[in-house]
Amino acid sequence: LQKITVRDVADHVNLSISTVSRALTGHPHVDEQTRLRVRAAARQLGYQPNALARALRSNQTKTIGLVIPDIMNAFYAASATVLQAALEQQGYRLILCISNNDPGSDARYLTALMEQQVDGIIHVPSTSAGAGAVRDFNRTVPVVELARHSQGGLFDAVIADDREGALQLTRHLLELGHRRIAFIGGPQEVSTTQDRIAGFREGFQEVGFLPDHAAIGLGGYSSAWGSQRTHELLKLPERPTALFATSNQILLGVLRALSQEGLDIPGDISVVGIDDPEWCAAWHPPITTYALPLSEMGLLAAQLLLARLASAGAPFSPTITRLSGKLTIRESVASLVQA
Amino acid sequence: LQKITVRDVADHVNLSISTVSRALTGHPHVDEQTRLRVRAAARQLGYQPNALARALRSNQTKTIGLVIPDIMNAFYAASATVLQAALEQQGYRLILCISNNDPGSDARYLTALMEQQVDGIIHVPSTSAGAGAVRDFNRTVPVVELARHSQGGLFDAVIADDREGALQLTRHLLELGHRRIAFIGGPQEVSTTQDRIAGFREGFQEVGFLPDHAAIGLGGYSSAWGSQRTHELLKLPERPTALFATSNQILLGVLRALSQEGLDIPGDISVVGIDDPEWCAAWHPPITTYALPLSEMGLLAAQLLLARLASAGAPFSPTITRLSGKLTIRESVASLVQA
DNA sequence: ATGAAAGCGCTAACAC
DNA sequence: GTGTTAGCGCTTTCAT
Repeated sequence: LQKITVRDVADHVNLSISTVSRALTGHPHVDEQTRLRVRAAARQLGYQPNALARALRSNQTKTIGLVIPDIMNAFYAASATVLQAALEQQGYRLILCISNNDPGSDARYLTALMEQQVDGIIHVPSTSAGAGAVRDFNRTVPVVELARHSQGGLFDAVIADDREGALQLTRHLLELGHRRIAFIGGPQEVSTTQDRIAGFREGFQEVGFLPDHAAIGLGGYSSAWGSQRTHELLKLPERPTALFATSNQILLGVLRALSQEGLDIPGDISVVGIDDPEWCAAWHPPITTYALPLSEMGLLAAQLLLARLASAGAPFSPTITRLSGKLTIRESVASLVQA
Repeated sequence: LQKITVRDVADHVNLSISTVSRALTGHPHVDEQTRLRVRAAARQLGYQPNALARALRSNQTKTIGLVIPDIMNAFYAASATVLQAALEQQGYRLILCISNNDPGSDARYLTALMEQQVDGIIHVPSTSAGAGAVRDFNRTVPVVELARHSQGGLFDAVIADDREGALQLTRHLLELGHRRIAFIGGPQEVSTTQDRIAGFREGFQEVGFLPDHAAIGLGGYSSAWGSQRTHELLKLPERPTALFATSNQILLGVLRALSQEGLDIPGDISVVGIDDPEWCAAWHPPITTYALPLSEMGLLAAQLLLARLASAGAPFSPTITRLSGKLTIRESVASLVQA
């Protein structure tokens, strides 16, 4: 079981390897007759081009690296799917790396991708401090940040309008008479967390109240954190009337805790969440959320990267694009205003 | 911004490129002093090895291809995470391909991975007919099938004991007095569907009943199918007392439909599911499921692949390993037996 | 312990 | 339209 190379194909049709190469890669100046013969021989011999050799020579791998924090999170899984579809269509492969929200792991993956000679990178940074590792690459290979952006404005970024999302959700809650709203946030270092807090605060400012400071809790992105925080909040003397979960994982933890405590939604307590995975609509009762525009984000990120790829080493100034999502009102919030 | 190569490092320390290569790759016969000098120079110059060139020469890419049908499905997402962790630990990268349950796409990815010279492949086949494409490769690069297995017994496979899972769930339902149980299955061509039907039938045979044939419905793997089928079933003159969802996506569709119809679980109707994503325990009420051992499966698949990798081209006979899951009884099934 | 030289499989100049 | 030649950046004999 020997590896078949261009050499073998060339020998088989009595042509030079360069002609074979041209015929196979669809070069213009090749006799149609010849091309057919070469193709037939290649198929017959079971020739499979070696992508490594090709890439080494032609200086492009047709491969994009994607670094995301967590693939179990429906948000990133959906993004990966969209990205893969969009890039594949242009003949690009995707190497997926899962950083687990660990900056070290993040940086290691970025480096590995560079060594792998990827043509471009889509990156969800683990911390807004920015990946020192990529800093240098950006002029070598294009990088676009997705969902979160790092400080310094060095990279193109496609993100959701998290401030706006949090604001709309907060307004909705306030309009229905809620005042004691507990904000259950993600890790502080991440740009989305900061933006969401800003939106939350802004909502309160609009009506002239300030959120009870103790009600803002920042932690991780896990459902465990959502669950733990919910249990804490329920023990408070003045229990919040509404819980604001800032990621789908956190929301899951909140719901689990509420289920454990036997509390009714929205009878006993109201719940809203940022991001709208499929189960939110299926829940009993359906959960009110701010749906993030993940398809659009993925698509746009892919297009942006492709554009940078096309315009080679042309200088550019990084743009950051904010896409708005959609407030999706369902049945998880009670009205506290007297009729 | 010029690419730094071994050549540059060599020039910088006045050594030959072969010595630099040896020093960097940790070859034994290199002077410690020299090694240090080389490493320092490499770091200083910002040298990054070209993985392509290395792989081309050394004939191994340290890369594993993973082909899965759907990453939005919590089951595969979890598998991918486990696999990535296990393989990374051994210095392997993962290229992720999403086949969308399309055999054509499946085959194309497999081919692409081969051209990419991956060292091994982990494959969730889209159809039990088996991927013709890989058939030939298997002697070239090791392939292990995950979750589903294809016919012909050509490949190593690590799968869940789906028959057993369906059997336990069916027994549980039967013991609680259910007789009209609707089985909402996935696509017929897939090995897991076949195994799950077998388990379902076996359960009924044990008690001497046969399932109402009309109650077995086979469709896709989407939540849309689960939802649609549920609506159909509810219109039946003799409505089933329990719904058996055979994947987490289907379960989601079932739950959404039930929520829309305003039916209470388990008061009006009982529900069980195969596979136990995080939201099942958080649901209100918590859903009874058969939890698939996905961590173990992923881990075992990785180990098996690594073992095949280690024993080079040694002949072997493919083994298929079945791992059992765990019946997880919660609160979504009503007892129909008179006290 | 180090160096010189030969490729891995392919594409891209450059000839003709 | 086709062949010849020269590498891409690296590892790896084979010398010394």
